[in-house]
Amino acid sequence: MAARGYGQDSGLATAVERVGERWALLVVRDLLVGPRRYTDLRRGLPRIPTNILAARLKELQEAGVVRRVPLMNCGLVYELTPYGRALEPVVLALERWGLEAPGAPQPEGGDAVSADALTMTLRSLFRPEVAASVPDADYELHLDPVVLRVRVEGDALRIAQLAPSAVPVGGRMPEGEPDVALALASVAALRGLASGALTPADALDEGVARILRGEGTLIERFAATFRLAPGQASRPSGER
Amino acid sequence: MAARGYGQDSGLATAVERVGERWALLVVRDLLVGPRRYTDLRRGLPRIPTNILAARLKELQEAGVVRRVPLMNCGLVYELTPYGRALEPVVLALERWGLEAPGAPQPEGGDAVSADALTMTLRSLFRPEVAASVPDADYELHLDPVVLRVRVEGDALRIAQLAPSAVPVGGRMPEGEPDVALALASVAALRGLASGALTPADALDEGVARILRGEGTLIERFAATFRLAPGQASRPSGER
DNA sequence: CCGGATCCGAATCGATACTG
DNA sequence: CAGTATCGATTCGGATCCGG
Repeated sequence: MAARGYGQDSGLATAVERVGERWALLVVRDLLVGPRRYTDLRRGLPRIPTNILAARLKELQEAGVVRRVPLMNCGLVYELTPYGRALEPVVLALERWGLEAPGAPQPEGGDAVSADALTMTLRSLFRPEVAASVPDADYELHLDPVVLRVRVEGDALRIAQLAPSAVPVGGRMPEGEPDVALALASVAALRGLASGALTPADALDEGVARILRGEGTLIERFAATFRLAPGQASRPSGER
Repeated sequence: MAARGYGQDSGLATAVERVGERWALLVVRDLLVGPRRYTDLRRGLPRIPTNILAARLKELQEAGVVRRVPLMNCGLVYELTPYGRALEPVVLALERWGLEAPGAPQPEGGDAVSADALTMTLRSLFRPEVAASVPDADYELHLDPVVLRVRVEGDALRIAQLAPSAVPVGGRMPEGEPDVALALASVAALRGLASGALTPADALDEGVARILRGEGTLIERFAATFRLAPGQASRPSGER
């Protein structure tokens, strides 16, 4: 027993012992969007075995990362503790690193997108300095099964999940029409826009991006606001 | 087969598929200090099974993170590719998060410290803004088996490993005497100083820190320069 | 439906031994 | 020095089952 440790007394070894197990950081990522129920987590992580999810949640609780909160009107949710929320810079940095392609763009067939995953991807790409220097904008972003309402106000970012499951996150349901509704064919398209490998014009030409409604030129502003900063994968956590 | 994926098309899922396996980030951390030979990595990670190290190195190469470089005078080293070096913000952020204690200070008995681990811990704690605002300093840091020469010049940090294995990193062997040589009893002491839970004066009183030679008051400057910034675990990668 | 617990085969990990 | 081979101990994945 006790043979599972790394035998190292360092911050990194401690960290990976706490959140390094399979699926753990994916669970944390979804919880960074907001408190979630057991079933919500399963929906967001379709391929996680139920016993593994239960085991991870137990371990994350023991590590002080996650807290189990009973809901007044029946049911319960899991939410991050302050210590767990301190993982946000880690998750955002890993997210950005994963978005950079080393060479071959992997096929990614059959892989789906979840609302929470896309929400955190956008958060990781958000550039407050750029946002502050352009007019406010209100986007509706469609990516296969998920629809997000993405509002950029000053240097702040707010995202609500319209589909699936129309549960508004971080506030009430957004009223009014977005400035533009745009649809991306895949995460690869977002990856391309974010890295600069794909220009908005090319994306529209090739059909990997489409304007559903509204002012189509705003796609340029979108691409400038959500961008992988070259040579600087880590930024101070910024928003929220 | 292919059942090992996370079935998610997001940056985080991609990232953990590439560097999420056991030991992988520890290997990357050691390589962030500099190119290392197979045997060096084994020494720095005493509990890694040799077959696992071989497997990780193979996977990291296929992921484009690590490169195998033959040495002219016999032997070979592993080194990070530019894409692998882009993991530095991730490793530093995880390192900082792991240094924060959630509640109970885990025993950590029998765990050792390696020169590379301590080097990266110091890098993760380094605050360039503080360093730039105080006079330059030249520390010799002893922590059980490892001895580091830590030079702070302006807002830059340079670390050489004096022991074990006296292989200077990132330059030639430092000449001259350090301003102060100080010894810490354990990583827990460094953790305490970095978090502010332990003041330098208390550390000296309790004997978890000792001045071996030189100007003892410099421990204050050391503690100010290598510090876990409260409420801001992520900083732009900064140095180097 | 929600929140898991249980069982089992498959893949991975850990420890040791061995080799070019 | 730089790994490969082997084998038992864990963990993971997939499915099913169960109490509210």
